[in-house]
Amino acid sequence: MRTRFAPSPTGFLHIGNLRTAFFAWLMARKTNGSFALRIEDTDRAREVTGAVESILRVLAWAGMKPDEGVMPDDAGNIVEKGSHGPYIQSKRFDLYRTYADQLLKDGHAYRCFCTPERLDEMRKKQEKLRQAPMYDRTCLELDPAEVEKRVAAGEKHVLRLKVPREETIAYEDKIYGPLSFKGHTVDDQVLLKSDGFPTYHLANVVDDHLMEIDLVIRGEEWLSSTPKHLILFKAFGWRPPQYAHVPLLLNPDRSKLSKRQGDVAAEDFIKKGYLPEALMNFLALLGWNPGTEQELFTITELIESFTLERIHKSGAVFDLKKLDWIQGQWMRKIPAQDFADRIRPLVTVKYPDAANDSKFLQKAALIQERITFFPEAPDMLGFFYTEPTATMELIANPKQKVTEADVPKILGILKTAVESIDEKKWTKDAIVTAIDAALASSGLKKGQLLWVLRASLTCRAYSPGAYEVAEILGREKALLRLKKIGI
RNA sequence: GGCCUCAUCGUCUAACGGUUAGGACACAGGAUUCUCAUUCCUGUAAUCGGGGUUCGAUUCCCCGUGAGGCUGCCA
Repeated sequence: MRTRFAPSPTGFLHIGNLRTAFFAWLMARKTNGSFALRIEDTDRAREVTGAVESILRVLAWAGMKPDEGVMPDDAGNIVEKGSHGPYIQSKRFDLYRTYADQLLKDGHAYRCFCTPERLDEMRKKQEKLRQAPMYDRTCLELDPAEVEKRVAAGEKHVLRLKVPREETIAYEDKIYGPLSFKGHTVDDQVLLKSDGFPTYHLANVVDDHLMEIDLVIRGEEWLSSTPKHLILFKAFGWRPPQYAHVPLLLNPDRSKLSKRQGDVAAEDFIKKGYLPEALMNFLALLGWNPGTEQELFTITELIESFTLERIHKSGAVFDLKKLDWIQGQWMRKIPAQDFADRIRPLVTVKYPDAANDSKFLQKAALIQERITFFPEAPDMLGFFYTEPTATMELIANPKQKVTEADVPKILGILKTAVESIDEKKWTKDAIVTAIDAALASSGLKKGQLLWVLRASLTCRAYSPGAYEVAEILGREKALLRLKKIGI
């Protein structure tokens, strides 16, 4: 199947659009088809510089390489590839004009000279009369000769679609099923603006046809304009593609997911440290399910399992809690060495010693099952690279049944135990054995001993386990930290 | 207002018209454990309302109600 993603470069890539793009990409991969990236830049006023680069960056991050269309080349420059180009609408303006002329000639469109002011007034009146605001077709009644005269005089005008009002436009949406719209409820959409630029509706239809797109996957917000597109396809005598409208992503209050109520830019999620595996996994599960109880999917599994039939119709609230859970799951799946390589640069920024740390892999392993986001790593490993100072407040912990009075005694026992281990035999097993031995003769609880050990070594309320930290820290350093408490 | 769409635990969702309405996240409790986290176990929690159709409706139909989208010379 030939699918496409057709964003307009008017700002950041919305997370909902990323999901829509993903669905389109999945369908292309699943069917050994083609996924095209087309840039819909017909609105000059809203164009934002750098938006295309940003969209491309996000898609690349997510692992979605366009098969054709706009994409970065090996050097990172933005290029167009494919036999159906150009893929940037602003480069196709002549094309739209040609097709618009054809509609005009065939009587499927007409010129409209109404000013924005008049239209505004018209709408206000209609609203007052509780009518649907729609173009009243004033200019459709114009005498052809007069139209020619005004055009020749260079009067500003637009081209409108002449909607067949007596028809019913019906089609079968791949997700919503059979849908129909009465022609008289469809507005005479502007096709060509007065500056000669096409609107979305014209450009979209022309391009989907010329690019031979056979499956259009887009957001539910387009459902209402689908009849306009279908009318256009019919007017041109073209076979329309299949449409699959994807339910919207929602705010917790069930309105359309928007800024204000949290992050919606895909780049925000990248910045936060989400893994592409996690974000895409989560996005796929919003509005779609495999029909099994599987929740964790690799991209490959998704390509295999994904079907439009199992996308359901209602909007889905974007639940950050579940995203974070999936994120954690994927963090834990990363091979240990990869995980270490990944966080090392981050840790190094804060603690330069990490750069040449031969024990970095071991340290990284300790935090991998505790971490949710990579940027947390430096803080979680900080106690390895600084000489922190423990406070009595931390060490004397009622919950661990360690009172302030106990501390000197426990510290003494710990020091003795550590000192009893030979420098050359400093392993976790040796430490466990030594602590166990000390424990037996002390009459203390294991928790009392280990809490003090761990707190003294890390100076943190929570951290990886005492034995593991002690082992990696080494005998000398462990002893130093125990002595440093000096209480 | 008009057009279109949607409706199962708080959230994401499952259930050929027949299930004690299932799973996951979150929450609560417990187990493991030196803390935190992980892992494991248990629990609380849902078919929007009213009518039909049917021996039997979460499921099909109708009417409400609620929610959303669209209603631009934006996309």
